[in-house]
Amino acid sequence: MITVAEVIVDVAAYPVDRPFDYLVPAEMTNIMECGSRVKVPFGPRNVLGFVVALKNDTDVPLEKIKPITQILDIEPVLTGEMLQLAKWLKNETICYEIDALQVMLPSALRAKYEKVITLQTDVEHLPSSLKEWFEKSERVYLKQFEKNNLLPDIKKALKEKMVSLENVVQQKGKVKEVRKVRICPERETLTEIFNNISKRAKKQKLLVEWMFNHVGEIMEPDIIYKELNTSSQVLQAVIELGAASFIQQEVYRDPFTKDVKKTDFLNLTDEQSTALYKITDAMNRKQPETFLLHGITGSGKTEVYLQAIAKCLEEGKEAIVLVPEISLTPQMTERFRSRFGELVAVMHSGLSVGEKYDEWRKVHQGKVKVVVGARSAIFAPFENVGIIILDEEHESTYKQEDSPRYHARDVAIWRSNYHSCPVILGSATPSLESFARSKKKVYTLLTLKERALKQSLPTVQVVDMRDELKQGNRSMFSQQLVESIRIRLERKEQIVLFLNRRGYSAFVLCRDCGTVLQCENCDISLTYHRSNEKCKCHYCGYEIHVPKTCPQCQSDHIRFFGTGTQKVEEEIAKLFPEARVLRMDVDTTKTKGSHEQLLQAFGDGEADILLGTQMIAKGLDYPNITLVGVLSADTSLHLPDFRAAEKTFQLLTQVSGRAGRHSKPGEVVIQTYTPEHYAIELAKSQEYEPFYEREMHMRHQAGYPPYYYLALIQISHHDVMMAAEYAGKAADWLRSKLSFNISIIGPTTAGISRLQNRYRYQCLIKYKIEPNLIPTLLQLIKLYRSDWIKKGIILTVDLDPTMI
DNA sequence: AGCACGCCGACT
DNA sequence: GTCGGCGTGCTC
Repeated sequence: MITVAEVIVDVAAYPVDRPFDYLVPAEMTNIMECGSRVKVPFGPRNVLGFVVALKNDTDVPLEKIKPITQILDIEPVLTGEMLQLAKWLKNETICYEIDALQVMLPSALRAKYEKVITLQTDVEHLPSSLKEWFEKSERVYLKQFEKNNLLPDIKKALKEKMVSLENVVQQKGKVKEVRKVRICPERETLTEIFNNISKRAKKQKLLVEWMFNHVGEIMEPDIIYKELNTSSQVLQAVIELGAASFIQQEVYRDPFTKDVKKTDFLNLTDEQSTALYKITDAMNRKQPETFLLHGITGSGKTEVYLQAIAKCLEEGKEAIVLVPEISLTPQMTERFRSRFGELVAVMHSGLSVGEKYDEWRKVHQGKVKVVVGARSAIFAPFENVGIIILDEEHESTYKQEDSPRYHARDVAIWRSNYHSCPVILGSATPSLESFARSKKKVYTLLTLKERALKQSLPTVQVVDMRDELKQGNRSMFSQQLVESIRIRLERKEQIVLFLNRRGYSAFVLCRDCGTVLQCENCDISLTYHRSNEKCKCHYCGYEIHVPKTCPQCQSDHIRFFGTGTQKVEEEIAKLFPEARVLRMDVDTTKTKGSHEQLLQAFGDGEADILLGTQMIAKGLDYPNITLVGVLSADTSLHLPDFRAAEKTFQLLTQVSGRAGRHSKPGEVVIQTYTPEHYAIELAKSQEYEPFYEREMHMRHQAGYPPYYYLALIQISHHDVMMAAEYAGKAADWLRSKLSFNISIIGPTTAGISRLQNRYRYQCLIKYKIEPNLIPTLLQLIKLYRSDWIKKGIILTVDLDPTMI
């Protein structure tokens, strides 16, 4: 009987986006499992692949089928659930199956491909230029020759068959190992050794004697040295006698810097208890149910999560908690670690590749029961999930912007169906989609209307900056805000100033002609980097030195404009010279951990004012903050995005929630040029539902989600005319295939009209129910792949885009 | 995708 | 004559 494995190979391309059959060699049959990574020959090269099925026959002719070269995992890295989920993701988001599989694993498990040159003859026969390279080893990375401009020589040698070229597959990440000492498990052996040690070797005798009390134990050498005040020479000698041995042991890199104190449950309010009861009830009934936990800021959503997780752990199940990347601050993770201790793994982008790998392995090996992480943690390889939580469910970071373009919320609901467990979507300002679904009883709505400590909500004042201007105040601070800041400074209370600014990166502007330095390849302003006096494009990496004169008009009045935070900082210094200000922006939070350090410093009262952009809007919870100032609420309101009002409302509500969370009452001052806008008016009264009704009305009229679904088709080409022409073709094609109640908008130029020298056009499809949509899009993609791709067109499809 | 094979023009 | 340009086609 033969064993054949279906393998998805690590090549992201349409023609190979299907399983390939490989022979499983006899010696591998008993360890081969679905979900393992394997090394396989594919055409002329070696690639990594995932085993997605095993069978005993094949349609592939025997002369074509090749054997698997190697298994890379003893334990499969993907469960059956994940293999199913990958297929679903592939259909749901239109991506390659390999992309769907890779996104579930830490990048350490991805393959690294290297080309290696192997010597095939005696070194002496080589041309002199190559000889030195092969003196130490017969195998040398091709990279080495590339670096030293020896590619022509290698090419020649290859032709003459003096060397050969091979593609090797390596794993990126390594398991970290440390050397430990294992003490001999047999007393008799130790006694014998002890008796044989010469009387002069006192330290050795002492050490072996001590080992009697630690028979069979594994410990770090350093501990032994300290315990017995001895050295490595002594240990070495004893090991040579056989009393112990060195072993390599796997360890986890520890991303947690400090220990946390254990905390206990807090008492729940009636509202919290009711919510918790409904969730645990669903867990008991083993029902896949989605809850929308709508709780105002400070209403104690996290405590509900924590107690629901505790219940889940009691049942012997596991929990997944997602939080937006930006609020994955120590404040948040510590709350979980202090409640569940070593049972928690944390996954976010701040960790190194190795650290992420280790956190993932803790989950994979069943060492932890709770995962707290950003978007991709939704793929935590638990096999018995009892609850899934998405905190701040409205956040756009839950949608991945590149392939596979999945939404963590959809994956969460898929997994909840698989495991028959509840999902909790928590937010003070739910996305319209989710709230609408809760109204239609698709989700179960749980509401927390009061703050857990019964504090009143902060008072919110909206200041019309046009009036300020009329009164001759041209600064960024209204009189109202200046007065409020002055009072806090006197009372020694803390202030958070929030600069809601789009494109908050620094740029370079000519003050004579108004030119802003632009990228050569993209339709984007260059970002100024103070550290090396360079301007960089954040989309393609293009970089230039800051010019002395304007490239347009040669004027030397060229000046860089900061994040805005620097300018605000200067103004504060003028108005309140005594105030201690902490500025938090891309400049001050570049290095690892600086974000945490700044927050810690602020929490410890080392500054009076915290000044920053988006990143300070979340998770900030310090008792002494009593004033929040929003310097300009308008910028996010005027973005060309149908979610602009929703985002502004969410942001304002979010930042307002930072004030007066504890005993001291809070105040919020919002400065704006459009106080009459409903997003700002309703943020002032801090009521979600009136905003929801109003915004739903707008969406209904404009034909946007949640009334309609969206799909975005993007087409790009090096040549403007080609891009425009084919975008038009795509739109016409879709119009001819899809029914009349679907509206297709465009083609129009994309938000960033040129990226990496490609001109970008897009079409927006709005639809209600269209079972034909995905098949039609697949047909379009087929057309594109068979024909358009040759002409240099690139077409992408984003189902349910968040940004347009 | 990435690599081999294959068929045409410009160089030692 | 050969080197190398990129069109075509395949990968178990």
